[in-house]
Amino acid sequence: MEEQAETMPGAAPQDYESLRALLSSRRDTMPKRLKQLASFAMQHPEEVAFGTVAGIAEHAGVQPSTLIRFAKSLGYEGFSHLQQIFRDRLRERFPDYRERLQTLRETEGHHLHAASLLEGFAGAAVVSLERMRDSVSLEELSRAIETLAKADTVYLLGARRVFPIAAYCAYAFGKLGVRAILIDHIAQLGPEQLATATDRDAVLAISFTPYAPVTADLAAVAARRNIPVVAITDSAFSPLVTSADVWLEVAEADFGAFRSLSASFALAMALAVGTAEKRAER
Amino acid sequence: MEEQAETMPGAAPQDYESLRALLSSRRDTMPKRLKQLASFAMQHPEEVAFGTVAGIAEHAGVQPSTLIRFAKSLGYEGFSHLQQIFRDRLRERFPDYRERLQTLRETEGHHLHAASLLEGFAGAAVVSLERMRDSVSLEELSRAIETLAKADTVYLLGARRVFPIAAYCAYAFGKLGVRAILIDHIAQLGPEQLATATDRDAVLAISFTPYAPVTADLAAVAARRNIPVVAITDSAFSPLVTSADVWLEVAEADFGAFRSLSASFALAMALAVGTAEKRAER
DNA sequence: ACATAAATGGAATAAAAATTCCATAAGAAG
DNA sequence: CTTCTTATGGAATTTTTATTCCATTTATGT
Repeated sequence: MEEQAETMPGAAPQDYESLRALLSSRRDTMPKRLKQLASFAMQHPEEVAFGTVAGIAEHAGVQPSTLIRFAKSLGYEGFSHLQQIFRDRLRERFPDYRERLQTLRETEGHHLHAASLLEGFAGAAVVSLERMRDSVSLEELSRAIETLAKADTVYLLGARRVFPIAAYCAYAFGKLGVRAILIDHIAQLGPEQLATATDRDAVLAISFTPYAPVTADLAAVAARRNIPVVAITDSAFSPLVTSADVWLEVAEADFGAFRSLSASFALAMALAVGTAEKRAER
Repeated sequence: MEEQAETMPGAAPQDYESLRALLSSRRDTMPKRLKQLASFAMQHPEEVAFGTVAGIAEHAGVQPSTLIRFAKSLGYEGFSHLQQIFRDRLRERFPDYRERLQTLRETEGHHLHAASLLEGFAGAAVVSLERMRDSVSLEELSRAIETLAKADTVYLLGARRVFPIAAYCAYAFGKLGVRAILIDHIAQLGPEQLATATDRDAVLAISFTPYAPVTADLAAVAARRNIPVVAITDSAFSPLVTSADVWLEVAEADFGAFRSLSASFALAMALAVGTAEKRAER
C-alpha cells in the first residue's frame, strides 16, 4: 500500500483554467498554508511562472517545502510540474485588441450590455492614463513633491467627485509616515479643520469641473494665510489655479456621464510616494 | 591583463528591443555559432525565456557553453542574466512599453525620479485594467447588476484602502437616483449604520488583501440576515466570498508597496450605471 | 604555407535549485 | 484530558542547471 500517498491520483489539471477551478472548489478544505499559497498563486501568476521555489516561498510567506506539498496535493509530481502550467499560460497569450473585440462580438445579448459598460469604463481609464503620461509636466511634478516634502503636515482637500482621491491620499500618506489631515468637511467643519494649518504646512487641493465651491474657497483661504498650495486640477481656468503655488493638470476621459479618476489616482500616488522618499533623503 | 576578456564592458542591453537592435547591428561580425544562436533567439524568444541552457542548446543545435559565450559576448554576466531580458518581455506584455522606457531614459536626471514614479503607477493601472478585461466574468457582472437593481437601498461597505471606491459609489449612485448608504463606520457605528437594512435591500461589499476585518464581519452579518450581498474582491479565498451571493474578482497590479485601484473603480462604475439602467427598464 | 588568433566542442566543476525527511506543533476525535 | 492524525518548519540531500576550462579545430593575416 505504499506510494499512493497524495490526494489525486494523477488527475492534475493540465491547463491554467482547470487549475483555477480546482483551487476554487477546494478553497474550504485546504489547510492554512496551502490556502495561503493558492491565494498567492492566483494573485501573482507571473511570479509563479518565473520564480524559484525559494523566492516564491519567501514572497508568499511560507516554507519552500510547502510549495512542493502544495503541488503534490493537487496531483502534480512536484513543483516544477505545476510551474509548467503557469508558464504555458504566459506563452500562449499575447495582448490583442482584435481578440477583445471578437469577444465582445461573441458575447450573447444577455451579457452584452454589461460587457460594453465595463469595456467603456476600462477604456476611458486607459485613455486617461495614456494621455496623462505625456501631458503632465515633470517639472511641475518635481516642484509639487518638493513643496509637500518641506511641509510639516499635509492638509488634504477634495470634495464630491474627487473626495475618493483625497481619502486615498490620507491612507497613502499615513502608511508612508507622512503626517496628513483629511479635510472631510464633516458637519460643515471644513474651515475649522483647516484652521490649525500654518505656513510650515502645505495643502494638497484637488478639484475638477464643475468645481466644488468649498474646495476653491478653502484653497483661497490657505493661500491668503501663506500656506503653500499644491493643486491637481483639469485646466488653467480652474479656480484653484489662482490660489496654487504649483498646479498639475490632468485631463480625464469620460464614458457616458462619468469621468474616469484613474489618471488622478496614479498622479496622487506618485506625489505621495515621491514626497515620502524625498523626506527620507533628509 | 587578464579578466577584461569579453567584448562589451558591462554595456549589456537592459530591454528586449535594445537587445534586438544590438543583435542586428552585429549580424555581420558574429562568428558562426553565435550568429546561429542569435537567429534562434529572435525566432523563439519564449523558448529562451523558459528553457534551460541544455534544452535551448539542443534545439538551437549548439553546445551549452556556446550560450554562455553568447551572453557574455553581449556584455551580460552569464546566460541567466540574458534570459532575464527575455522573461521581462513576457511579463510586461504591452506593446508600447518599449517606447515608454525610452522616454524615461531620455528624461534628465533632475526629474527622472518623479517620472519613473508616475510611469510606474500609471503602468500598474493600465496593467490592472487590461487584466480585468479578460478576467471578469460577465455572467457574474450581470447577476450583480440584477441583484443591485432589485434592491430598495444599496448599502456600501469598504474600509481602509478601498474606502475611496465605496465613497465613489455613494456619489455615483446618488447622481443616478439610486438610493445608497455609505457605511463609513464613523465613530465605530458601522453595525448601526447597517442595522436598518432588510432583505429587500442589498449590500455592495469591497475588500482586498489584507482584508479589513470590519468589512468581512459586516458582510457576514448581512448574509446572516438574508440581505443579498454583492462582493468585489481579489480572490476566491477572500473572506467575503462565503458571505456573498454574487462576487466579482479583480486582481490589481501593484507598483512598489501600492496597489492600483483603477480596475476596481472601472468595475464599480459599470455596476452603478448598469444598475441604474436596469431599474429604468421597469 | 606558416604562425597566430579566434572559435568551438565537450567533459569537469561549481552553483543553484528542487525535493525529501523528520522532529515538532496544531488540530480533531474519543 | 488523552490519543491519534494531519500540518508545518527547517535542515539535509539529491537533482538539475549554469558555468568554467582546456584540448582541438577553424579562420586570418603575412
